[in-house]
Amino acid sequence: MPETALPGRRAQAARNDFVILDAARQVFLVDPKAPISHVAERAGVGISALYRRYPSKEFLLCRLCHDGLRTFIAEAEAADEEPDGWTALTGFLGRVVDADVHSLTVHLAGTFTPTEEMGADARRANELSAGLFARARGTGRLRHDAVTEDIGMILECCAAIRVDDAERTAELRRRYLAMLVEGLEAGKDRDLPGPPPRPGEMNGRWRPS
Amino acid sequence: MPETALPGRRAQAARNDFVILDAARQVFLVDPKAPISHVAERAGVGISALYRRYPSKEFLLCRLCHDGLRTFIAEAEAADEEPDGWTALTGFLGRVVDADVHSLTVHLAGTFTPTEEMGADARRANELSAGLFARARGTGRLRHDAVTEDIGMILECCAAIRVDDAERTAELRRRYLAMLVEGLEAGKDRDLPGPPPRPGEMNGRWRPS
DNA sequence: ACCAGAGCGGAATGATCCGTTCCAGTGCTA
DNA sequence: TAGCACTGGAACGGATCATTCCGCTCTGGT
Repeated sequence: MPETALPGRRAQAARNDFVILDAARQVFLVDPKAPISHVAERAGVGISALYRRYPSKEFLLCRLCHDGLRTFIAEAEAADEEPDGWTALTGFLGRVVDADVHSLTVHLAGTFTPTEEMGADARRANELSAGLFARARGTGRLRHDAVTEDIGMILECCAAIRVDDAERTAELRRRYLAMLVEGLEAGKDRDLPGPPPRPGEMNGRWRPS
Repeated sequence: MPETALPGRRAQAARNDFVILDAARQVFLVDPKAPISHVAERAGVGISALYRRYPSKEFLLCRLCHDGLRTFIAEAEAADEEPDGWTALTGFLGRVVDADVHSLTVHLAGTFTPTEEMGADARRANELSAGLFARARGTGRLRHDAVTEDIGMILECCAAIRVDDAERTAELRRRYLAMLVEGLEAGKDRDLPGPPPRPGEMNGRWRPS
C-alpha cells in the first residue's frame, strides 16, 4: 500500500481503524446487504485489515448500528438543553436527518442479532424522543393529533431520499423534513387521516430477518 | 393440485395468469431482489407455471414495472378530468400512493434494461405530472417555491413507509402524505431550505444496476 | 373411449456470490 | 537483524438462484 509519508505501521493501523469504520458506514448506508469486500475496497485496504478488527460481518454491522443509536441519543440529550420545546424538537430532527442515523439504526436491523445493551439504548432513545415530543406539545405549536411515533415515521420518510452525492442528499432531505414539520405544526383545521402509528408498529424489522 | 370446481385446465391457466402477476407484485414490492421461487410459492404454483409465461425474471420485472408506469399515467389522466387543480393534484397523489405504484416503477429500476416503449411512457408520465403541477399552481394554493420534481420526491417519501399489513401501510402513508401536502401548500411565510430538486436528479437508479 | 399435447410441480443443474480463512510478504521496533 | 504486528489478496466452501428438465395429470377433439 503506497501511502505517502507513513510515520509507521502503527499509524497506518490507527488510521485504518477510522477509515474502515467510515467506509463501512458509507457502503452499508447505500446497500445494507453489500458484501464485506466492498467495504474493504472503499476503505482502500485488504480484507485482512477488516477481519483483524471485527470477528465477523455481523459484529461490524452491530457496531455501526449501535454507534448510530448512540448518536441519536446524544443528539436527543443535546436537544433537551434547548429552552424552547418546539425548536428543541425540530432542531433535533434536522440533526438526526443530517447524521443519516436513521438508516444506520433501522435499516440495518434484522441483519444481526441485537445485544442486550442495544436494547437498553433503544429504550432510552424512545424515552428521550417521547420527552422531546412532550415538550414540543407543551408549546402548543404541535398539532393535536400528532403522536410521538410520528417522529420515527418522519425520519423514515427523510431517509428514503438519497442521491449519489451525500451533501446534496442532506439538502434534499432538509427540504422534505421542512414540509413534514409544517405538517406537524398546528394551524390547519383538518385532522390527519387514519389512526396514528402505534408504538412498535414499525418494529417488524427486528425479527431474525 | 387439489383446486375445487375446476372448470378445466384452460381455466386454471387463465387464473394463474392473474395469480402469478399479483403474487409477483406483492413479493417484489417488499423485496425487489427476492428470488423467483418466492413468487411461485406466494402464487401457490410451481416454477414451471411462471416460466411458461415469462421467459426470464427480467421480463417479469419489466412487465411489473411497465404496468406500474401505466397505472401512474392512467391516474394522472383521470386526475386531469377533475375541475379543481388543487384537488386534481392532491387526489392524484393519494391514489398513486394507494396503488403503491412508486415502488413498482422506481425501486425496480436498475434490475432490468428498460425498453424503448417504457422510456416513452416515462416521458409521458413526466409531462402529465408537470401538467397537474401547473394546474395546481394556477389555483394559488401551491407554495411559490415548490417545483414539479417535488412530486416524485414526495412519492418516494411515502413509499418508504411499509408495515406487514398492506391495508395499514396505506393508512399510514396517507397520514404522511397529508403532512407533506400541508408542506406543499402556501400559507407559511418561511421558504423551503436548499435548492429544489432538479429534473432527473433521482435517476441515478436507472443505470445498469 | 382414447390419445396428443397443453400445463404443471418441483427436483436437478450450473453459475455466481460472499463470508471467512490462510499465507506469503513488509517494514517497524527493540 | 530477528521477531512480530499488520497487511493484501488469493483460495475455500457453503449458500443462493435463475433456469432447465422430466415425468405426471388432465382435457378436448375425434
